Parts: sequence; C-alpha cells; structure tokens
Amino acid sequence: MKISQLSKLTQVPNKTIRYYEEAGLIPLAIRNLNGYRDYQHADIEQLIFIRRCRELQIPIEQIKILIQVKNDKKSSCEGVDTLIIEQLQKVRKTITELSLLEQTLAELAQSCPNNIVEECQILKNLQQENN
Amino acid sequence: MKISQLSKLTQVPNKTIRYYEEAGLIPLAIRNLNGYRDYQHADIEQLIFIRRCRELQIPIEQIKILIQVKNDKKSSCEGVDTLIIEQLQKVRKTITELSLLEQTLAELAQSCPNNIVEECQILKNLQQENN
DNA sequence: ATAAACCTTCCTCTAACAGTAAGGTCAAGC
DNA sequence: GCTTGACCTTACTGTTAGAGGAAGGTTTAT
Repeated sequence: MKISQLSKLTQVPNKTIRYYEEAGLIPLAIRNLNGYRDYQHADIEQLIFIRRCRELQIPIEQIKILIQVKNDKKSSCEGVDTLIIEQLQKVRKTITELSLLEQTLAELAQSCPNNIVEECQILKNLQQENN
Repeated sequence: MKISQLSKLTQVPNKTIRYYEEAGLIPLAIRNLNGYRDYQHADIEQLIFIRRCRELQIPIEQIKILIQVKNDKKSSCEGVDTLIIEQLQKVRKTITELSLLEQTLAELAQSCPNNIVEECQILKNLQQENN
C-alpha cells in the first residue's frame, strides 16, 4: 500500500510518516519500481503504536526505546513501567505549574476596571517583581 | 551598567538579554567605547516586565504588543485585557488536555503486574486504537 | 493529450533560547 | 611588562516534532 493509504488507516499525516522514517522510528520503507514507498499490514500497527505514544506526549527518543523493548520479547518490561511513570510525573508537574499560572492570570484579568492605560492595573502588576 | 549586572538585577541570563535585543523586545543597547553594551536604570524595569510576561508564558510577539500599549499612555488597554484573557483560556485548555493525559497515563502505569514483555499490558494498551 | 492526483527529495521555518568557538578587553597580581 | 582570569563580543549550531512549499517524476482518468 502507498503512503496515503497508510496515512488514512493510521491517522498519521504523510509528512509525519516520512519524518518518522528519517528519525529512525520506523524501518526504511520498501520501494516500488517507481520509487514509491510500499507498506505492509504490519506497518499499520507499528504506526498506531507510535501515534498513541505521541498522544501521551512521549518524546520520540523514548518511543524508540519502547519499540526496542517491545520487539525483544524476552526482555523485562521494567523500563516500560519506569518510562510511563516518569512521563506521568512530568505531566503532573506541568499541570501543577500551569495551575499556578492560571491563578495569576485569572487575578490579573480582573484587575483592569477602567480602560485607560495609565490606570491599567494589569500593566502595573506585570511590572512588579513578586514571584 | 554592563550586561552581567543587568542580568543579576533582573534574573534574566545574559544570553537571553542579547536575544531579546535581537528579537526587538528591547531597544538596541547603547555601546561603550570598547563595544560593551551599557544599560541604564530604566532597562531593569523593562526587563522585569518582560520576565514576568514570560513567566506567564506570554509569547514574545504578544509581549511586543503589550510594550507598545504600555508606552502609549493614551491608548486604551482593552487589548491588554483581551490578551490576558486569551492567555488564560489557552492555559486552561492545556490544563484540561493534560488532565486527560494524566488519567490515561495513570491507568497505564497500573497495568503491568508481571515484568515480562510478552504479558506487558502497557505495551498492549499502547497498541490499541481507542481514543 | 492533458489535467488532476499522487509520489519523490530537498530546503526552509517554527519558539525561545542554550551551547560553543574564536576572539577582543580589562583589572589584579607578580 | 606579562600573565591569568573574568568579563565582553559576534556568529554558528542544536534543540522538538514536525509543517509548508518548491521542483520535478508518475499514474490515472477523461
């Protein structure tokens, strides 16, 4: 099957599929006589796996590790566990940070009653060094 | 004052100060005879303002707008208000998305009871198309 | 025959810096 | 006077995960 077909089946854009190939996430595609990439059924699952990982914001370099572990049926999957937990911690940390940010922005948004720059409390608050 | 001094007073790295100059966030610095950048007191406040905005994850291009409004004392600060509210909405959206992500990751993290890749439920779950 | 719809590679762009190289300047100590 | 270390300068590259577009080859339909 050609790249557009694979793209449709996996919901991964053509461009991104080529990028993943270049990045070494998927093996170099077999080529047809005309030079077009030719994909097999197995490639669908591989790409869906990658897409799911990306949806979980797992970086490409980490996905490479996951794929290696996945292919080595005998290896321990302790690393997989750790990787997911680290990812979870990263996400939680970001959420915490953004929640603080949200509060600050919300307070700021309420602090401009009139509409004149000279009295704009938002700008004045942004000027302050407090953090 | 030299760039390191300004950096210390504002908590903005030297490199970043130069970057802001090149990006047009701050005016071209006055130079000493030796070619070193020479900063005035007013630059401190300007940089702190920018740093605060960056802490709120306001993009540089938006900060430029804020600075313009700030300098034009007669202009309405409606734009400022809108910008902050939009930023707030962006942050809230991200938090929502990350919260979903967190849930998925948390469930995933609990799904590998044994330690063998062949039975690893994490990898199996990542393989599924559901979203 | 030609036009539309594919495919290819290659190059540039994104945001907001950080790292590094190569080189100029300045003040202190010997 | 010389060296050493702490500064300063510009300029170039790298980061992440692709997106956009140019230039050109191929295939399919009309």
